[in-house]
Formats: sequence, structure tokens, C-alpha cells
Amino acid sequence: MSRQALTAERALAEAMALADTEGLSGLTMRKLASRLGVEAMSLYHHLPNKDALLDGMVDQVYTEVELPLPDEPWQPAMQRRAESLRAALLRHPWAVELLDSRSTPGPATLTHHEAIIRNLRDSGFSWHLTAHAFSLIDAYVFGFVIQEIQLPFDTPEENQELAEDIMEGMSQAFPYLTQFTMEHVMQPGYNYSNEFDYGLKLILRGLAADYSAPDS
Amino acid sequence: MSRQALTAERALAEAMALADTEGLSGLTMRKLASRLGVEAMSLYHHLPNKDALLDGMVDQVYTEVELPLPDEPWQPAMQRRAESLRAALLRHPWAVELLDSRSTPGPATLTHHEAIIRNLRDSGFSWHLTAHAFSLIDAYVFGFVIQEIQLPFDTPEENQELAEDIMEGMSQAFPYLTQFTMEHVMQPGYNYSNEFDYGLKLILRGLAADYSAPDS
DNA sequence: CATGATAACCTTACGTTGTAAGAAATGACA
DNA sequence: TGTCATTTCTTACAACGTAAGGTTATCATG
Repeated sequence: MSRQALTAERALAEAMALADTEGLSGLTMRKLASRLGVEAMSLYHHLPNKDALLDGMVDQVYTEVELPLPDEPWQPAMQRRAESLRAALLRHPWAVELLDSRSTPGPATLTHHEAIIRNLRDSGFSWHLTAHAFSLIDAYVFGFVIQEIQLPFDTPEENQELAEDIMEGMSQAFPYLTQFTMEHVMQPGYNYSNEFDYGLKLILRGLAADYSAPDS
Repeated sequence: MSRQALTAERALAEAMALADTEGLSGLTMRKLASRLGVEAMSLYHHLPNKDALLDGMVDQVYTEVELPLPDEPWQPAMQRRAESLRAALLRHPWAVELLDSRSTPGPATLTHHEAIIRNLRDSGFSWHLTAHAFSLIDAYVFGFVIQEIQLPFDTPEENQELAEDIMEGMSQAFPYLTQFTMEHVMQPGYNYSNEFDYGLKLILRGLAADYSAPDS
């Protein structure tokens, strides 16, 4: 046998590691196979095709999300899960891209959804409000991460540099945008990550208000 | 000359039409060229490469977003722009996918951002709250559309059918998810689009509260 | 009208992708 | 040791983006 037996699980784990470092476009069947000490076509004895691999990768991401604990109140539960979901998506930037195109949920995804709905329901949320909460929080986390990933550089310092360059010469054409960049983005200590907290808190506050008010 | 002169603009428009009907993966240089009555390589006299085309497509989407009118109050302005942005993204489902990967903003994108920031600032938003509002609303719209696009079918009826199929046999494994589907998703008249309104209103309400309160 | 330059377009070709088909190797059990 | 099933490798194909270079069309100038 090879150094280690080739299995679907090993292929999946290696595929995620490869995508983490090289990006989604760097994940090719040949490269993946070579990392596993094998030829590309060998993978097809453990996977029907590349799409199945991608589906599996998306599902794996959900295993990294912190689910509500038994009897945990909904607010801390939703906050932990939102923050850990964001962290998982940032660890695996390719995941958001995949989520756009992939639509068949795997077991980890279903388990995740089940746990969220259960916590909300057990906390006394109506079906309607459960749907509202789930949709709203999910949308916010995914959307926020999209924006976060698009930020070209990783550290706030680099971002400020880049902002300076872009702003060059368009201060008359886009005065508000320019001033916004200078007054806000380029202030020392600015870090886009902090925005996440503001939005999440606002959303949880809004849900709490509707929770104790009659259904909307 | 050909039936009509080939220009970057015509290529861009045709590329969008092609992506609208065939999806992003259906947009190849050869297919695009053939639609324009031309060979693939001719496109490279008007575009440096395919990435430039994709950048142009993203920018075009922003021209379809309804910007704030002069002196329009911020709440209706933000609502119109969020709704029209969502509509534009649904008209061009490939746009969200492209936004994940593309990071250099075009002129329409900048004009759009400028108009939004201007409206908020002129309404009396602090720089901090402007950033909060922009980030939050954008994240919500993008994230919501991601979820909406993933819904496999277009009409509520089809969705209900599919939900029934998926739920088959997993009512013990995922009781909450199953009941959620039956009590909520499968109710007559259910339409996921309605969720959008709830979240957007909640967000605007939350921003309004912080607007009249001291800066956070 | 002829000429020469410049832009637009086409042809061919290369390397890379996912994966189908079949040959070869390996391992388990008799 | 022989047999058979499973796993792996080899070869091949069509489709992709695009580099390089040849061909045609357009148009200003003599």
C-alpha cells in the first residue's frame, strides 16, 4: 500500500489544506493527487467527481462552527455561533465562494441547522421569528465575510497604505468617499473587523425586541 | 466591417447577457466571440484579458442600483438602494460570485459608494455611524442574496415540493428541522423573499435608534 | 486613384483543466 | 500458489484562456 491508505476522508482533508494555502483555483485534481502521493485518476475511486469533493469541503466547514450548548440562552448562543462561523469562513476563504454555487447540504450542515433552530424554538421563538432570526443572522455573517475577504490586505496598516494610493487624484471626483477614507479608514487603530460586532449586536437587539413583543 | 463594429462596450453587454442565461461557467471567450460574430482572439484587441471583462461586468451591475435622490431622507434612500441592489443581484446571479473574487472597484462602483456616503453624512451621520450603516446594510443585502440564489427553485411551490423530498426519512434525525420545514416553509403562501423586508426594516430601525442616540 | 500605415481580425498552437477507458499492479483469501 | 476484486496508473480527449504571428480592412495622404 501507499505510505498511507488513500481514503475519501484523507482526500477531503488534504483538499481543504490545499485550498487554504493556494486558493480554490489552486485546487486541481492533479495537484491534490500529487500531495497524496498518487495520480489524479486514483482519486476517482474514492470520489465520484470533483463536485462531490467541493460539497464535502463545504460541509466540513460547518463542523468548525460552535453550536448552542444544551439549554444555553439564545443570545449568547447566536453570538458564539455567528462569531465562530465568521472565524471558520475566514480560515477557509474559499468557502464563501463555494456556498454561492453549491446547494445540496451535507450531514454537518443539517446538524448545524438543526441545532440552531432547536435553540431558538426552545427559547420560545415562534416559527416565524425563528425563520427571521436564522435568515437575518446568516445573511449578515456571510455578507460581512464577503466584504472582509475582499479587503486586499490583511493588516490595518497595509489597508491604510492602499487607501492612500487609491484615493490619489480622485478627491475632487469623489469628495465624500475621499474624506470618508481619510477621516475614518485611515485613522490609526482602524480595523474593519470591529464593524462585525456592531452589526451583530444591533441585530440581536432587534430580535430581542421582537421576541418580547407580539409576533411580526 | 462586421454587422456592427466590435467595441469593449458591446462585448461587455453581450457578456452580461450570456452570463445571465448560461451562468458564469457558460461565459467563455469563444462563446462570447461567436455571439458577436467574431473569433475569440478578436476580443483581445478591445480587452486586455478576461479578468478585465469580469471587472467591467461587476461595475455595470452598480449602474443598475438606485442611488439616493438629492436631499432624500436617509431611511427611504437606504431602503430603495438596498431593494434595488438586491433586484440587480438577482437579475445577474453571477455578480455575487464575482464579488467574492474581484477587488478593484470601477467608476460606477465608486460613484455608487460616493452617493451612499454623501446621503448619510448629509443626514447628519457621524463618520463612525456612516461606516456602521454602510457595512451593515451591504453585508445584509449580499448575504441575503447568496441565500436566495442557493434556493434551488424559483417558485414557492417548487420549493415546497423539494423540501418534502429532502425531509423524507430524516424526521427522526433532525426533528426540529423537519418540523420547521413543515410548519413554516411548506405553509401555503410561504415565500422566502418576504424575509428580506423583515431584516432590512430591523436594521434600519436599529440604525435610527443609534442615530438619535450618542455615537457608538 | 495609388500608397502606406494602423488598427481590427483570424489562424494556429501551447499548456492546463476534469475525467472517460482500459491496462497494470496490489492485496486478501483459497 | 492461484484467483479475484480493488486500487492505481497510463493514455487520451475536449474545452479552456491566451501568446505569437499572419491576414484583411480602413483611412489619411501624395
